[in-house]
Amino acid sequence: MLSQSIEDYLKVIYEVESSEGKVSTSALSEKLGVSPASVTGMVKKLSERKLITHKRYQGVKLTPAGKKIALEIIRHHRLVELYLKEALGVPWDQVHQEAEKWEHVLSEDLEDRIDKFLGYPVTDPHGSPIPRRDGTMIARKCSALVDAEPDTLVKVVEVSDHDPELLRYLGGIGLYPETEMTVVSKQPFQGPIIVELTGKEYPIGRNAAKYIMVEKAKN
Amino acid sequence: MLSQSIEDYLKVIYEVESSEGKVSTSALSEKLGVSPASVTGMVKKLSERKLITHKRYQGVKLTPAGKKIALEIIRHHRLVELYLKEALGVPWDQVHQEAEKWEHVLSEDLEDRIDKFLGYPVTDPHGSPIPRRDGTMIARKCSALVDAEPDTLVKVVEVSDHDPELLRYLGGIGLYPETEMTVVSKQPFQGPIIVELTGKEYPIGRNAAKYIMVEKAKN
DNA sequence: AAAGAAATTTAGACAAGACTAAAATATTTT
DNA sequence: AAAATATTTTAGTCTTGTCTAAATTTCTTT
Repeated sequence: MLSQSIEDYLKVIYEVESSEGKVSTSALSEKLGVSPASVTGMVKKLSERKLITHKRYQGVKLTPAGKKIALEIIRHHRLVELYLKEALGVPWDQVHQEAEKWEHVLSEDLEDRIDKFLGYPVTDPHGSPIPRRDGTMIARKCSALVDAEPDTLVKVVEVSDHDPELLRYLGGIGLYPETEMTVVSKQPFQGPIIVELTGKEYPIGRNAAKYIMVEKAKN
Repeated sequence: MLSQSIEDYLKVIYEVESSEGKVSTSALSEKLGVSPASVTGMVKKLSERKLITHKRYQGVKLTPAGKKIALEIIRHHRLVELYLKEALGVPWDQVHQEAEKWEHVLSEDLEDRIDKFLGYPVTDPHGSPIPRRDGTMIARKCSALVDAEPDTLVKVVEVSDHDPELLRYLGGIGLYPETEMTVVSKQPFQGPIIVELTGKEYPIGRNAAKYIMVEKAKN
């Protein structure tokens, strides 16, 4: 049995590896809310256990064993998020917070029951893919809204689940995964991106637009 | 925020206090699966925090504050047990084990959602009363099957949830809370108690019969 | 290429919660 | 009531995971 701490480290290492490529001590420190020295200590332990590899002063990388565990945790997390929304009506900006705790206490049996209840879903409420039981996960080609060309029709693929306030705003304007919308314009001087959906136009700040992943809509 | 350890201690203290009156160090040691010395240490800490009172070499007792917390945890536990059975079809001999983990990670919001989903239930799958939000719990007058008079009609009130094997056996013969049955006979020499339900007779070991609580059926 | 800044690691400490072995106190038996 | 036994507590240690402060190493700038 792995400690909750170890599970959290592996999960965050996986996430940083995916989104930033390099996994630095300071990145982990920041994401985990822990001092850099603490990260160094834990990195040493995870290396000894062959869950990651590490070169001093360079980054960290998951071994296949470490990656498998990370994906199990992420699977738990995303299944729970969707379950809470579907079965108990928890709003999408709150499911992440709850899942952070539940992901560590979910038995295999319950995981299967939830998976079945949900009809073997493929994505969570934010559009993130749910890793499969065998430790694989589908890859998606999509890009950040902030990089989208004006005057194109795009479909929302995924929205970051880390900022509840952003999620409430997006929910308020009806912007969810699978939603199609038009990128109207990009205001200059780091101004917002204007999108149109359900006939209305809404501004999305540049910063927020980094966390909204879209793909070209096929029409 | 209280540690999981503290929550476990308070819960077990409550349970021992209810079932045995006196709460000794050794009883806690046994139920918690921890050495007596560890119990002494934690007892000291809980006393300092005014969650229990303690006299050296005598027992331990919950303060009102400690009792409130214990009942919150037990409420979580029992709500989760029932929820897992009703919503996800977890068999009644497995819900206890799962609930042991979930009880510590249930937010107030989720507690309310589950409570509502279940229609504000009063008992868990084993017939144990679910404490109310305000920290009160109904008391029941019932006695152990082992003490029941032969030739009487009784109704099952509650079954201990600690032994999955017993629960599987009882489930197999259809003996659940609310089931009515006739106490046919008590075999001598610590032999089993014979009960009749759905037209058939079944033996219940004396030891098991201590953990089945019944009341006189009104007919 | 050297200086300064930033990132990383080392060293040492601490808190929580467990353990073992030994000492102290209670309880039971004779 | 003394001896034997059982229970409880003390004393000291260990592990996990964190911290701060200081020392290294790497990166950036000039």
